[in-house]
Amino acid sequence: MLVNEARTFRELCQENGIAVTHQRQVLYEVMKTMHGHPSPEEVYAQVKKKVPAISLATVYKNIHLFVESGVFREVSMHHGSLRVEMNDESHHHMVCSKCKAITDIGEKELGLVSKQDKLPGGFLVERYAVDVIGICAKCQQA
Amino acid sequence: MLVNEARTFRELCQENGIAVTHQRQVLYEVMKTMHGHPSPEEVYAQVKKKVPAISLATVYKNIHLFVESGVFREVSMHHGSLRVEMNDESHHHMVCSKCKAITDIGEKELGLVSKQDKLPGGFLVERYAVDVIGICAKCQQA
DNA sequence: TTATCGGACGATAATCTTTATCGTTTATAC
DNA sequence: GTATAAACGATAAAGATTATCGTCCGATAA
Ligand SMILES: [Mn+2]
Ligand SMILES: [Mn+2]
Ligand SMILES: [Zn+2]
Ligand SMILES: [Zn+2]
Repeated sequence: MLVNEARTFRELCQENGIAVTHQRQVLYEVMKTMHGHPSPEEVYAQVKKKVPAISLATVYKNIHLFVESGVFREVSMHHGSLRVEMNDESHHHMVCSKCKAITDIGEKELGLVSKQDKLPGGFLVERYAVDVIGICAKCQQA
Repeated sequence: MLVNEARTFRELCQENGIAVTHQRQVLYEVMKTMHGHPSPEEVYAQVKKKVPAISLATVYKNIHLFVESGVFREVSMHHGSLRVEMNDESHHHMVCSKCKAITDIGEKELGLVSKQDKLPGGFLVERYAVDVIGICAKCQQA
């Protein structure tokens, strides 16, 4: 149902107060067809087939918009620069989805269970790294 | 025990077949004193106080060496470029520590339990994102 | 339908992070 | 002490992302 899809995307844009542009709509539709965890460059390469004149900057800007709107999600909250872990204790992380702040939380404090060391595909488990995604106290106030 | 610390670091280097240089040793000692999740730039700023002539490239190279040797650990396995999640299902990720390949694993398949939505510091939980760190099948063969 | 206006676009420069290059210096083994 | 390979510092280059800015277009209302 192309018409229905179009209406859905139109509504989606209205909900988020953004214009329904040709580039934005094609980008959305192309992304819907993709699998795995594509990078902006990979998305760009696909969209270019349908809108050859599109700019990489437009792809970045709209992916960010989609992520902010909750239409798509980024694989990792901390994909920025390299960070070194200085906490020797067994622990996991609380990551604020607003300000990206990373706070340690002890393994016991988090209270997860059941670590299998056999996983599909013959994957050999070394350890679990849990990110608790949410809103930190400061960002809840604002 | 400075002498003892020095011997420890010397042994550490010998185990990993790397030379004991002044820069490398100061870098190691400075990092040991740091807390949280510093970036290479932040480490560089600290080390520069003791070895003003050190290069940022040297900091990067040695942090990588330390991480490879298991002396320090990076906070996130996927801190590279932005990746968009295209899998709608509730799932987590298996991340290969050798080749960095990311594979989906269903939430039920992983079989974790207990999601608290109250965490220390008034952190409001949205979701859990689990990275299972390990070695993928391909890298196990090689 | 048309005029208006703010948002969106494309091109590209700029920024930020990380890596590669290369001549010089230094640690290690003999 | 000398030879050799590794490590260093300076800096260019690469890769990813963002900022800038002139132009264009979609949304709104006359
Ligand atoms: Mn930590
Ligand atoms: Mn996934
Ligand atoms: Zn926050
Ligand atoms: Zn692998």
